Order: sequence, then structure tokens, then C-alpha cells
Amino acid sequence: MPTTPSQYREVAQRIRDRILRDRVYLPGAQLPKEFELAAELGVDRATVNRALRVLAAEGLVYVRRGKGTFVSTLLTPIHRNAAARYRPENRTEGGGRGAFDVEIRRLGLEPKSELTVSRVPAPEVVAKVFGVEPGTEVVARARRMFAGEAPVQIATSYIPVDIAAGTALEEQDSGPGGIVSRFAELGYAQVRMSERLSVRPPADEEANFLKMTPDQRVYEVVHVGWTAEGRPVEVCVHIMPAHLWELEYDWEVPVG
Amino acid sequence: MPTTPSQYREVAQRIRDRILRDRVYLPGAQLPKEFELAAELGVDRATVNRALRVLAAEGLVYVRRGKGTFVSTLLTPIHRNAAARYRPENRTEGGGRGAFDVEIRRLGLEPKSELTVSRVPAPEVVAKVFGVEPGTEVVARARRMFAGEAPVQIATSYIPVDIAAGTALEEQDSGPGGIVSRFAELGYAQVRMSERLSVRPPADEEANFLKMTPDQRVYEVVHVGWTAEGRPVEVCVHIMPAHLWELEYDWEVPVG
DNA sequence: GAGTGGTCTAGACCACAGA
DNA sequence: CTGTGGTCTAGACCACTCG
Repeated sequence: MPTTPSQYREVAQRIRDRILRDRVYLPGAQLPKEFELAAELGVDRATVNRALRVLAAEGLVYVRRGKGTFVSTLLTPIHRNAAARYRPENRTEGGGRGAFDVEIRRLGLEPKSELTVSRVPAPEVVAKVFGVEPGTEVVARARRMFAGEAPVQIATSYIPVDIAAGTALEEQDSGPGGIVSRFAELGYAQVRMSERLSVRPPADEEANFLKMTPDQRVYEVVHVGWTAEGRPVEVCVHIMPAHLWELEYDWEVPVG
Repeated sequence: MPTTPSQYREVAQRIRDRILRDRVYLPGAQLPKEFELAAELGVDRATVNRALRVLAAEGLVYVRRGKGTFVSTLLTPIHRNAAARYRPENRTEGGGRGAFDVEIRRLGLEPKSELTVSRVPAPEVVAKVFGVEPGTEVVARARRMFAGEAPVQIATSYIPVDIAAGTALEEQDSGPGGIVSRFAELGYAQVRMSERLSVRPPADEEANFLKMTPDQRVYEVVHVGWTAEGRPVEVCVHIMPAHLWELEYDWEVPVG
């Protein structure tokens, strides 16, 4: 509740206006250096620096150390519809048209992702869902995802070894329909899903890969897929820069 | 990607540890003044101030101008299950046991809320959902919600005038089962719901009521209720401090 | 008025990018 | 080696709370 004046916010607002309203600085363009902005706006460089930190935290600009400050090119959020992305027609993952691909192409960008499959000790959250001791070995499918050249998400699926061992779930190429289809073929059809989401500052490693500042925030989405018997068979943890994504959920209301 | 040392982050981490791990500063307790922390940790007061800003942004501490800095008391997030909260058994709102009440009492806190009913020009988002001109008159039910003394949410429902005029939807007390039950009685049973959520810095007015700093973030959840005919009959915009809430969504997966 | 935090300036030094 | 941002310090002044 800053009743205090606050020049740095005024400076931030003026620069924000130049970007969004007056289009003085276009997406991708480099801003004047801090020293110049300071001189032009009649404040100290420290004040401009703080203002730019605010705009960077919002995702409006990004800073490349030693190079300069630039207007972000991804000004429209990426839309993710949780229920829709798991419907069969959106899951033709093997053919290169998975839900993520659709989400990114909708913005006219080129999706890209890198997958690493391995066995790891179950993280705490995952162990809790599976009902095993933390540290129990599970299969991990870690995906690092990009829109164009920009990293936009880390998604790591965890699967109990007794389900995945020796199956397509441990392969690099999960085949047509994505891994949800493989689960079904193995007798673990997922009939119910849940997602629990929170927002927090990025961990160092996350900030590093996602090119985020400590002032920005990530969504942490813990997705769980359940079989008809009520067994959780897949936990997927999604980490997404909060300023880049808009999330949607749809559901039917039970009669009553 | 701060490969730069950064004393202020180290200071923040040391204070964070004292709160979470070593329990030197307990929930509700006042921290030493910035000047003292600075002397003790061997840094300038500006550095301590910046470190505390980081912790305040996370919601771990809060600052009362002129008084001091205190450890937050709400260290466990409030859990909100979107689908569950609209199920009939959780909607006995009139009796003082609505979904929000349950969410807060689960943490051992006392829920409280203030309602203001009025007619207002439709905000842009709302107008778009209803398919009317922005500025068209709609009924607004604005709720400001508290957990104990702490403000935790602003929720404003918008309803087309042709539906709400002269009905219980314009009354202060919406009666048993909450307004969703009233919609059903009026022939507008909501059979499908959607929520679109994003994260952003609080607007000044929001920060003011929710007692937030500009470095914190809010969820903006746009909830829409649809009838079987596909008409959107209610838009509810929820504003929640992101560090206070954890959101959950459950859904069934169509067979295939 | 005393106590506490919020912000601003001025100057200095460091880290990283690129020629 | 130069240019750009990131951070730290020291000192000053302002705003809000409470006695």
C-alpha cells in the first residue's frame, strides 16, 4: 500500500506506456541504456534500474547482461486448456501434433521439445501421491519445451516402475496418442485427472533454464492421472513462467 | 540468472532459514529493525531492506509502515477445489457454510465476508462473455472475503439484468444453496463451468484491500457458468493473493 | 516527537557480452 | 578493452504509527 510517492513506479509506468500504448519501443527492440533513460527522465540510474526490474518481473521486457534491455516478443499469453489437451483428438503426440504443439502453433510459433527418460528417486510430492517412500525408484520422463527459441515449460512425468518397466513408457518415442494411450493399452486407462497448482519464485535451476529473474513467478502444476480403480498411475509436474501462460479448466456440474 | 554474488539474496536466505528452519522468529513475531539486522549481518541497511522486500514478496513476512516487519501467520496456503466447491453438498451458503467457509475453517480460521449488490456497467471481460456491448448494465454481487482479520479474496459475480431483475439474485441474502441454486430455480441451471486463470501484479485498489505489496502477485480467475442451452448466465471474477492460495481442479476423461 | 520502513542519489565496483 | 546492467554503500529525506 504505497501511499509513498515512488518515482520508480512512475518511471516504470512511463516506459510501460511507451511500449504498450505509444509503441515507441516495439517488440524485440532494445531500450535506451539505463544511463540515457535516467538522463532523459531526470532521475538517477538506480531509479531507472529499479523501474526496469519491475517491468522485467512482469515479463514486459527482458535483460541480457552486458548487452542491454529489450522489449519482450511474447506479449500474448500461451493458452492451455487442461481438460481439452487430454482429449483423444488433441493427443496425436507421436505425429508431432500433441497438445503442446497446438498451444504454441496457435500463436504462430514453432514448438520444440527435448525429452530425457531415466529412472530417478521419487521426489517427495510424487512419493506421497503414489503412496511409497520418498526415494523409491520411479521412471521419469523430463521434457523441456520451447516456443521458437524461448524456453516456456519444464514438464516431468513420473511413473511407477512396476507399470513402466520394459514398456513403451520407457521409450524415447512414446508413439501415437502420447503416453496416455500407452497407459490405456497396458490396462491402466486414466479415467480421472486432477491438477493442483500454486505460484512461487523459480528455483535457481528453473530460473536458469527458463531465463527468468528472481522477481518473476512460476506456476507449479501437479497433474495426476487415475485409473477407474482409483490408482494414481502418473504424476506430471509442470513448471511454467506465470507471465507466459493462461490456464483454463472446464467441467460438468453434477445435477442437483 | 544471477551468477552475480548478490548479498541481498544471501541475507534473505539467512532470514528465511531463521523463520522456517530454526524458528528463531515465530509466526506473528516482529523482526529486529532493519538497522539492527544490518549491523548484525554486516551489511548496509539498504541491503537488508531489499532482502526483506524479497521475503515480503513471497508472503513470508509483512511490513507495517512505521511499526516494523513481522512474520506472517498464514504460512499454509488456503486450498480451493473448483469442481468440489460447486457440488450441492458444499453450497449451503445461506446457512453460513458455503464453499469459502469450508476452505477457511479447514485451516482453523474464522471466515468472514461482506457483500455489496448493485448494478454496474459490464467490464470488458464480462461483456465479451455475455456477448453484449461493454458498458451494458449488469447486476454485480461483489464479495470481499477474510480469514480471521486478514483479507484473502475479492469475488465479483456479474449477472445479466434480464435474468436477475426482481429476483433473489438481486437480494443481499441469496438464500440456501447459494446463488447457483437460485439460477436453477429461475430456469437457468448451470450444467457446465469454466475457469480461466492468469497471474499478474495487483491493481492499486486490489493491493490496497488485500494488503499486498507491488512485488506480490494475484490470481485472476474468470469463472463462467453455462446453461444446458450453452448460454453463459454468470461470470465471477476472483482476485486472490497468489501466495495465499493453492487451486485444485478435477475432471473426468472422456473414453477413447 | 520518536521509532520504523520506503525511497532517492551519488559514486564505486563487479560480471558478462562482444569486438 | 569497452559497453551494459547488477549490486553495494553511505547519507539524506520522507511517510506512517503511536504515545
